[in-house]
Amino acid sequence: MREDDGGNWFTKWQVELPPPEELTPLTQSLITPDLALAFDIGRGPSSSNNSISVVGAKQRHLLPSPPPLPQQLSSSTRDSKTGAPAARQPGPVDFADSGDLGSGGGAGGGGDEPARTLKRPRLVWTPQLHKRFVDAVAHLGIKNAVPKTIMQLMSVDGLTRENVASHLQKYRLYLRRMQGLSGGGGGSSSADAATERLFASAPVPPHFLHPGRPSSDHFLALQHHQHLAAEAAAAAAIPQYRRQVGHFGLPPNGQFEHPLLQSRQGQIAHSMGAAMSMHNPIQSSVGESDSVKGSGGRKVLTLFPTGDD
DNA sequence: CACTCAATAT
DNA sequence: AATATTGAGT
Repeated sequence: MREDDGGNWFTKWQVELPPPEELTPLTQSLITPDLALAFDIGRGPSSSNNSISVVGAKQRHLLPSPPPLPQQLSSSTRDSKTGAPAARQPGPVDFADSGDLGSGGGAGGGGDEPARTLKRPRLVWTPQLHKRFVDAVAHLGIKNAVPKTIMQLMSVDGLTRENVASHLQKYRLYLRRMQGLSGGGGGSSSADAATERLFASAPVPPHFLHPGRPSSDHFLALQHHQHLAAEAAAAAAIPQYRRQVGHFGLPPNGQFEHPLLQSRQGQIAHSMGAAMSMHNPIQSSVGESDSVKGSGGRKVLTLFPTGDD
């Protein structure tokens, strides 16, 4: 029952990789909590001066109507389905500056080095990001697709090897499940149901599912992705990429983007219906399945949607 | 050291 | 729930 109607998502898959010109905006820097705090997020008036306004940044996209930041402040605890998250644009920025971070107390303390020993926020794997991941893996080949390489290929600033490793592990599990699965059964193990959703949002190259099966017709895509490969080569060869700017060290150019902070809620809306087919994707207000349970101060970091989707 | 995997923690 | 972290084995 699921395979049949799944044809849809495949169509979307055609998008492939973004042209080099567009795939740069992916870069996203990490904002260390200190940094964020130091800026002005909810801070004094004059603050910010020499830096970026976290919310002021703009994407070089061609969005007809780049939302100026529909700040959707979640009122702390209770908040039922506010306006449907219908707007799934690359801009649901939402800061949850809980500003704790007592450490450092700002610069005064003598400027200790917060960058080290600070925990980075959890990375949010958006479908876009995941797609880059899959593309990278696809182009590297299953055998060469190891965390480090994948990470380099993706050239996403702020991505760490462990981020990738962790994701890769899950992704492999997902692939294995898919293989063993063939038609039967069903049962959706609730355990990995969630996993499925995320991974379902990206196309799984057929080859992944059949380790040994060259003969099969080559399906679309997965061929002219040299772009990525080229970039990959470049990235790998030219270590001039400044990644891991997770430290407070501002890049010489002072050009860091603002990471989208997601406070916890407003998760990415998946429009694909591969899993769960039950209601029309037509802007149905999502609702439900959003029981927000006490996690208030969880800060997360989301990477930029590349805009290609 | 880097990779994979399972288990566990947050 | 979704990631991160750890530990053992290679």
